[in-house]
Amino acid sequence: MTTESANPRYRSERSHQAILDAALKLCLEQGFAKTSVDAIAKEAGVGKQTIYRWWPSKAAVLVEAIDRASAPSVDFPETGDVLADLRHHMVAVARYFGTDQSSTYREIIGAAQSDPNTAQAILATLVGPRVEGCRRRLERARQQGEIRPDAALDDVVELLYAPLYYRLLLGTRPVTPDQVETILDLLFDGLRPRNPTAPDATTDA
Amino acid sequence: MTTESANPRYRSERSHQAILDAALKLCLEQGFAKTSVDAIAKEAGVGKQTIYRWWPSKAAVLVEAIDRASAPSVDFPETGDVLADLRHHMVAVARYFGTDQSSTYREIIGAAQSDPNTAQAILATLVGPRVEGCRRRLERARQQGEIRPDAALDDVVELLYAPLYYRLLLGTRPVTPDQVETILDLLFDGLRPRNPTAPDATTDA
Amino acid sequence: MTTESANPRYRSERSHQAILDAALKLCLEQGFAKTSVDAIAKEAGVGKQTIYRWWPSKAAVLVEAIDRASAPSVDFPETGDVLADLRHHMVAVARYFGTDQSSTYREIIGAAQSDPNTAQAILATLVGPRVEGCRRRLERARQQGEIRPDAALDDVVELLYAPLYYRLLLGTRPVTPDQVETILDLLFDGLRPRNPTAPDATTDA
Amino acid sequence: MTTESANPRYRSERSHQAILDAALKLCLEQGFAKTSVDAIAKEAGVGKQTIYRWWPSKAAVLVEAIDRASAPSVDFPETGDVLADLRHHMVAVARYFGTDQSSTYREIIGAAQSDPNTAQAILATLVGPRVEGCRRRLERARQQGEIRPDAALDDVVELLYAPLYYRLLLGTRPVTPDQVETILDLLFDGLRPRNPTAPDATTDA
DNA sequence: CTATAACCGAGACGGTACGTCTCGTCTTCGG
DNA sequence: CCGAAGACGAGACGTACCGTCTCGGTTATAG
Repeated sequence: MTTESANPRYRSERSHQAILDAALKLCLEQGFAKTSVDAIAKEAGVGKQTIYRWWPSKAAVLVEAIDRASAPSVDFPETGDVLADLRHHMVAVARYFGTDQSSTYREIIGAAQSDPNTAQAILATLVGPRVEGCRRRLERARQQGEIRPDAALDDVVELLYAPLYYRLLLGTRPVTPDQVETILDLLFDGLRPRNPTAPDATTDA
Repeated sequence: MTTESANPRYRSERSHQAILDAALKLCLEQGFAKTSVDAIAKEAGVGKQTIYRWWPSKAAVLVEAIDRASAPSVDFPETGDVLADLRHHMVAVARYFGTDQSSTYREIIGAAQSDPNTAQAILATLVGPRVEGCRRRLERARQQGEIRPDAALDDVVELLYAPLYYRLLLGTRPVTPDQVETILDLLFDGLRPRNPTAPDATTDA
Repeated sequence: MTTESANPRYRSERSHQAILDAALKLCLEQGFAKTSVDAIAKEAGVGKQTIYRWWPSKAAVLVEAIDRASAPSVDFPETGDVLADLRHHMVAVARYFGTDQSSTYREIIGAAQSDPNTAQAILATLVGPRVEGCRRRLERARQQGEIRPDAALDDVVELLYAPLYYRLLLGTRPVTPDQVETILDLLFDGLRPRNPTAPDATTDA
Repeated sequence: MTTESANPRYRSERSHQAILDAALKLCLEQGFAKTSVDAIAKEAGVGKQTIYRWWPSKAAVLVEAIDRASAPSVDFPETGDVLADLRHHMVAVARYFGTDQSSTYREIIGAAQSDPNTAQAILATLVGPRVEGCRRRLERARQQGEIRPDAALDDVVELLYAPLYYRLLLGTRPVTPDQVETILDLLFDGLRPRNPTAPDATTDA
């Protein structure tokens, strides 16, 4: 795993799993902030040092735990219809963001604001692979003329997922699958008034 | 102020200001996480209890301090050209997000992930008024046919600002004024291939 | 009163009494140590400043309150029989030391160990007058040949009352009227074996 | 030690000693009341928690520290002359009570007035053993006919030491070796007028 | 088949910050 | 213009965690 810092020559797999499980469980029950390393160690039936041996911080433990729990969602579908594929993946993300478990993810991102190492771990382990999957799918879409050829793909990825993170992290509204429709609609069709009516319309059509 | 929790039957204005100043200063110097309430009190020449009397937490102090420091930026310009007005305001935000000072804002949003009260304060005091200003500007733009009449304005606001927050909070790339151009371009013109000069359009359709 | 520090020109007698009453009541209920000046002020329906205006400390308030409550016990009886008079007075003291109320007295003496002003107030207000009364009674007893003419009276007073304070302050055993008998017996008759039996007796007699 | 509250599975002996030393030193310099637990920890180069782990209060630390410093004085001499032995031990106590260091002892006894646990610790650790030594010496004296056979020894011990504590705690006069002479003289010979040269005795009887 | 090196649990350690409490002074305002 | 109410600067309190260190005891490869 990316967040490990030592060579796991003698590492006890039993302890390893127990720690990840305990960490997730406690965070779900009482939140990340109120979950101390001592508590995780106690819950996992493990010495505190065993945690510090393999992870640099509480947050790193949870990055790995979340990664393990959500690993399958990395894959990006490919049906030939980019809109459908994006919708499929984004709805999955939106559903997760609407879950109780997402608050652990939320809190880790929060912690990362004051801890560059955690920020780095989140980016590399959780965000990176998914962004990359999306980017690759968009690349193929661009090759097939489904989207503007001049679009900078990294920016497009941002525009797609940023609104989900915005709601998650600012707590303005709950994240729902509906939001995905709105995003895709606005982003694909643009914000300008549509053809029918005005003179522009004729040029456009 | 929105973040105060008690009825200020009489409070020392001198202490009030000193606390806000000290909090901002220390956060700039050493970060929000490493700034203790004791340190703020010491720096402000104030008893710790005086801070706890008027604010529920360190974060609440900084919400008010940031609000006071950035109050002028609430206003939304109105030139008649919605794209120009949005660009103007968003560039200002992007510039701020690129500043050293933004890391205090970043960290407070981080802290809010584990503290609903802080989240609420940020929303009500810092985000709310600005979002509302933007929404009103968009409303006028819609009335004047500058944007799609069916656009849900809250969603549009999200799409505009979310990418800035995304970079700020996930730390993928620095926030720059350039990003604003990209956002406005993609969002206004849409992601679909453009039709203008015939041939592609036909191929596409 | 000896413990007052200001000229009571405008002093409100109602507040004065209310403070003493409140102080005694709270100390009885929860002990001197847990009784704060704020609490006394609240209980007495008085501003905190009013307490500090007339007394230098919480302890000073209670010295006066206890003095007021126990003032009558200053007088020393005079029946002509010094042993009876001492017994009478000492039994009264012993009874008081066995009371719930004595723990307030106990705690004030405790506080005085770290506060010379309080020590001084206790001595001058509470202990002094009673010791003086006892000393005068002993003086008359000495004149009438009831006690050794060479006895240093201050030392005798000490020997009489010290054992009561010893039990009160060290908490070895409860103070009871019985103790008074023991003290008087041992002190008046001395510790040496009594005449009847041995050869010593003849020398002695 | 009697004042410890936890099972020392393993405790740092270095820290243990450093804490006792620091506590004694600071109390000597600035008094028990003005000596905070933080200050002791700082002075000892120790975490505050380490103090709270092994002692229930600041006072308990000092009970142990004083005990350690004065442990040798527990033994009671035995020369065959009870008066000489008592004088020897009591003079030692009186000298200690006249020392600067005694004010720490004074203040702890003061603190014990509001804290039963401390009172208990003082009794068990400091007072108890010495009282018991004295009692045993008196017991032997009684067997050898040096003192009245009907004397209740606990009461005699009280009468001997109480006057020293009386002066120490009420601060009436300083405790000096002279006081010991007075106590022994009055207590052994009694307060009644002496009969030696006949006439008075008859008058008296 | 040791032995030796790294693991493991438990938890004490030096620290830092927390949020609360009380102190004794200072400020405001109503009667 | 006094007094109730309570805000103020100050600082100790006892608790919670942090991340490191110190224990014995238990694997589990390497000789």
